[in-house]
Amino acid sequence: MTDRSHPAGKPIRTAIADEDGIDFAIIELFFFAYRDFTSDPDQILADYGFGRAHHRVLHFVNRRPGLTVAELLDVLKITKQSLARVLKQLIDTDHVVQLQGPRDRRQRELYPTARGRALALALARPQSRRIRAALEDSGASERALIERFLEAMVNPELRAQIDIVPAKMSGKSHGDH
Amino acid sequence: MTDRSHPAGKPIRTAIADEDGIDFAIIELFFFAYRDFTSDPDQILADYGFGRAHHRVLHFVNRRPGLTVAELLDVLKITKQSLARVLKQLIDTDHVVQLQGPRDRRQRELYPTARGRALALALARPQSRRIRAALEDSGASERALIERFLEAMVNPELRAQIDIVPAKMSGKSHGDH
DNA sequence: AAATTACGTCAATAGTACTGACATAATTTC
DNA sequence: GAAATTATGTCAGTACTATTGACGTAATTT
Repeated sequence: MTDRSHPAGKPIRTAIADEDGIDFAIIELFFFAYRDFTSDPDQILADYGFGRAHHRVLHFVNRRPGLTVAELLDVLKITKQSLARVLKQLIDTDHVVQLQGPRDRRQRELYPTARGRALALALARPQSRRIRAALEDSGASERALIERFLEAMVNPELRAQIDIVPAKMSGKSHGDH
Repeated sequence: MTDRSHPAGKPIRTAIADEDGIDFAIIELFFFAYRDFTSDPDQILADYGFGRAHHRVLHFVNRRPGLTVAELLDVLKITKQSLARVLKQLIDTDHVVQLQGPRDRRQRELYPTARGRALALALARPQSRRIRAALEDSGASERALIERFLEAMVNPELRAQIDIVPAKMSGKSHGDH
């Protein structure tokens, strides 16, 4: 093990710190935060034999009922083939239904069923609880700031996807700035 | 397609909104933010034939030089077998070296090489740039608040992992509160 | 000497993703 | 109306990351 047939490569024993002005602290926190954020729903999904991909589909079908397959692919940034199996399972288990597009009959509009909505809520509940607790722990009332920060982390050209939300957010600064 | 051999399941046409006090807005933003946050290094990694798993190992070996295999497994929350291939590749490509543990010779202490450090920096650079831009866009100066929020999103019992950072963070409120 | 620990490895499997190709139906264009 | 395009579905083959379980080896502890 200590004998390697390599050119060598001496071990660096100092930690990387925040050198070069690189924000390792937040990079790392973002990793841990997301890891635990997704762990809650993962547990529930396991009971259904579902994975994280099912969750994402379920989430967006509930958030934007009637979105088409193409729109969903665009939001998730995955390929048709990756979506296919997951979507099929959700349809077979009666969590999602497809309706023919009214204008364009080639399109499949995706809607949640009552069951699909219930599962989406069940998955979102622990995540929302975690967010609320984190907001309280970290100085609370700064929800808007966290929201703006996360939005600013998204690629500018993709922020349009976020703005297609079902509104309800009253006096927010986005939507048509 | 409209003909399903199912009990039915009527389509729900209304968006899920923030009903039940569930914070869908931030749940969704967190997904988008993390998706784009990881997309930067993914591009670089592809050039090396590496994946996200290599990045994570590289990151932690640079952040906590000398950590053992068992410690790494604990931080990453993956199994030995998942780590094995990834770690082997990083060692074979001279990004990481193993040294026998000084006290316990069964242990393998992991250290980055110069090459491994350079790659870790290259991967972190665009992420740090994105974070900085997001902080500026979203009201700036609130770095500490974002940091606290993210930390509060981590499972309490796992926050110990975060506190093993190489210090350097001067007057922060964590570490021994 | 025996049990435990740290690590490595092998076999088998799963979930999520990919590219590329091809088929079908519906719409749009000419 | 015929041709091109679009939306979707599907098939084949592959890759990466992850899983569980079993087994082996060396080193440490009991």
